[in-house]
Amino acid sequence: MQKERDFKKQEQKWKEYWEKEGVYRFDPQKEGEVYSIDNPPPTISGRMHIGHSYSFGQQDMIARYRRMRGDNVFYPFGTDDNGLATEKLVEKENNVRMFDMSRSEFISLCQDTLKKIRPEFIQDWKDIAMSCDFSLNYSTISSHVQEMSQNYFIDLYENGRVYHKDGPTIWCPLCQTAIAQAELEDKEKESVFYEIEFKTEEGGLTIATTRPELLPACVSVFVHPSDDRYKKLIGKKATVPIFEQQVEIIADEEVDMEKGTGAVMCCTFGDVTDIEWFYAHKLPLRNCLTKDGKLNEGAGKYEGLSVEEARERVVSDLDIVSRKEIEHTINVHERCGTGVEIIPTKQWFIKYLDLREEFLRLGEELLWIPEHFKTRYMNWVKGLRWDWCVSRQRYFGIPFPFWHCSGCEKKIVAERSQLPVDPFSEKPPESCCGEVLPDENVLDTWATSALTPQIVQSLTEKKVFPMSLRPQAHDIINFWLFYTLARSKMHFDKLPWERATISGFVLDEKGKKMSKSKGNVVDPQKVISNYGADVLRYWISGTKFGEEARWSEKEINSGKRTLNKIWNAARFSLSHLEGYSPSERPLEVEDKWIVSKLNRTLKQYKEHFENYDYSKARKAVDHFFWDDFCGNYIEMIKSRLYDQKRNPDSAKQAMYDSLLGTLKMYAPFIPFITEEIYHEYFIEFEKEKSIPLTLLPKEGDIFTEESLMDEVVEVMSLIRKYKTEKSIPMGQRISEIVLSKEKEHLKEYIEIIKDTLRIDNIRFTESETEVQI
RNA sequence: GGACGGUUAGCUCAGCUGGCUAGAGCGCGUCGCUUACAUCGACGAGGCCGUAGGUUCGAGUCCUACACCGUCCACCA
Repeated sequence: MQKERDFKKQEQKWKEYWEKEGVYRFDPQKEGEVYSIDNPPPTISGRMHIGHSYSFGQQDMIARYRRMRGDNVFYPFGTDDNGLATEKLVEKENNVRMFDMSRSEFISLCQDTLKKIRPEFIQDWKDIAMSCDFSLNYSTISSHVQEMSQNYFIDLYENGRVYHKDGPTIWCPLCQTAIAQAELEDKEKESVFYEIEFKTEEGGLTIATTRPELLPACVSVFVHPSDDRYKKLIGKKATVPIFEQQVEIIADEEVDMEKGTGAVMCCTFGDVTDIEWFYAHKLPLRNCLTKDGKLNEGAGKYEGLSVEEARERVVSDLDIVSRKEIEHTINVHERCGTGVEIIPTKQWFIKYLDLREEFLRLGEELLWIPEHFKTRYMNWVKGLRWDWCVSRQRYFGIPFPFWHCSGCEKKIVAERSQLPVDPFSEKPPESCCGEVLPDENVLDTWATSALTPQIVQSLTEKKVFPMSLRPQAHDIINFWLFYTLARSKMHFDKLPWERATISGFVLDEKGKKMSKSKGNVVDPQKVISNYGADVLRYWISGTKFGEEARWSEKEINSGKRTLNKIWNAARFSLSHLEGYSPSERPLEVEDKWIVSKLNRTLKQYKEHFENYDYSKARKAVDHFFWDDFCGNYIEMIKSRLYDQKRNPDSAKQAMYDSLLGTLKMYAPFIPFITEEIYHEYFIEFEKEKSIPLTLLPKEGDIFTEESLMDEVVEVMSLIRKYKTEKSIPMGQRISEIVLSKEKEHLKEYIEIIKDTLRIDNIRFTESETEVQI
């Protein structure tokens, strides 16, 4: 038996063992209720960060618990490896730019790069002891998934849920692609608020704007209908300075009279309000921007300038009425931080705004943990204003299975048997009046990752859909959770899962968000190599779903201490259990007491886990193990074990049950050390090749004399206190203790107290003093 | 502007449907190397439970305002 614990060696050993033995392999034949987990496929865009280890660790504890309660756990593992995030990584890794390469070149570079980094990427998840079946593996760019994604998209197309339309699109000029509403982020930016005068028949009209370079795209001026300053101008024309176009002055309630001058120009398109006005007032379209964020021919002499340059030039060419420095928030693309523009382009949309009520109903039906995240989902759905723009003007993604006829603009859909199809390299199934050209777009990655329940269902014969659980972090409720639910509604008219658990974020020691630029990032890889994955997981198990966790080196330490305690308690127990075979036997009172405590703990533990409160479950075990078992019980039985008196086998049996129960209850949290100890002794009697494959013990009855023994424990604590107060070392023998007569009902347990605390004699007295020598 | 969460010992948090003389761990102080463990053990100090009202025999616990912190959504001309 080893004395010292080398966690690095041990963790390595068990990772290999689990893999070799297929411990976490899904067995469709296994009995037990199927518990299927829609495990988030992490985006290959770097290595696993601490937030990943946190949320994946949390869900893994649930998975491990479900397995040990007897469920047949279906727990696949996928990677999301297409789309912008992966493209950015490939650009960085290879020091290239996508737009400098041909489409096919870039795609094969992506494939090659992924091949190289994917195994190492997945290894991070194995290192935190995710108990997934890694052979149930999928990649969202694999041809199998491409085929599925295209198939489901064609389904939507055939059901009239897909349209291809020209219209204002949220556009990232850096990534040069359309993006969805959900991909926007706010950013504070310094800016200048300019007041510019337009000419009208009635004289000057001053408008206020932060974007004077958009003057060439100005199509109207808006004022509030009840604004006395401008009432007389409503319906009249105004002339845009420099560009000289005549635009109508229109009234609209949306205008804020307090802001700027109370008159605002509408450009197609400056912002979301402009789009609303564009549709509501049937305004003309006058685009002045190109796809890479420069001014186009519509901007006359400013053509070719970037937005910033043009702004400067326009401002110097104008008579500015006034300027004011302001801070305001702009919408940026969350992937790159670039300010977005709205430009008219042709895009693919999935029509779903009409299903909002249904999405709300399903959101209500889903079980949320914690519950309050439902509200966030509901608010998001209520606030939806755009259909889902699913086309991206990028290379590395799943192509749209379509061609377009240059003559009549007819869309030609790929045959199902052709899928997966890349319209660039394959022929369309039919010809048309004009040249038939491939659709150049790729699908939004969320359109594919929204199909993970279907993807993982395709990996097994066993019915796993609708799934039991969707675990994920709160930042993608509006993306992944919502989109998956939306697709499930559209394709199957039902919820994709029964329940969703939502994880919070990990903050730094000061409670701030971690970010590379702030340099306050904690690497899970480092934590694992310093302390081991068990310690990391122990820390993770200290907070609940939905809660933010503040990183703390001190808290990490308490995990270290707990593991050490477990290790040492096992050293003691196993040294006495050597040669002992468990069996049913009548127990002594203190042995019944600890088993009773164990049963109580098991009951609480299961209740907490059934409520998805793993952290309370863990605390229940902590209390049992540290206080009841180590603090009291082991001390109580030492003399019996060392001196072979008063039925030591009874003590061994209780110790067997307590330690094994403890290990099993700890196993979902700290799989390595529990496995190590299990293999040292218990495996011989438990038979299962790995502790995660064993079942949690059934909790037995609460011992009727438990509370009397609790009193005995209290008396011992009083005697310890007395010794402390008198500065008597704990190990020193005491010849006599005198207890108050009130404790006389405990006298049949007096031997336990005497043996545990090394007291020669205990007698009772009428006096009020509870303890005296 | 709307919504959601949080505010309890120096720190991190427990306190369910109201009964608490308010708990735990860490940290702190004193003592102790007692044959599993000093990564330990024993004992102790430390809180008017964000503020102000209200309901109640009784309120961290329920209600109403407000404040501060965090997050999401909207606005952002």
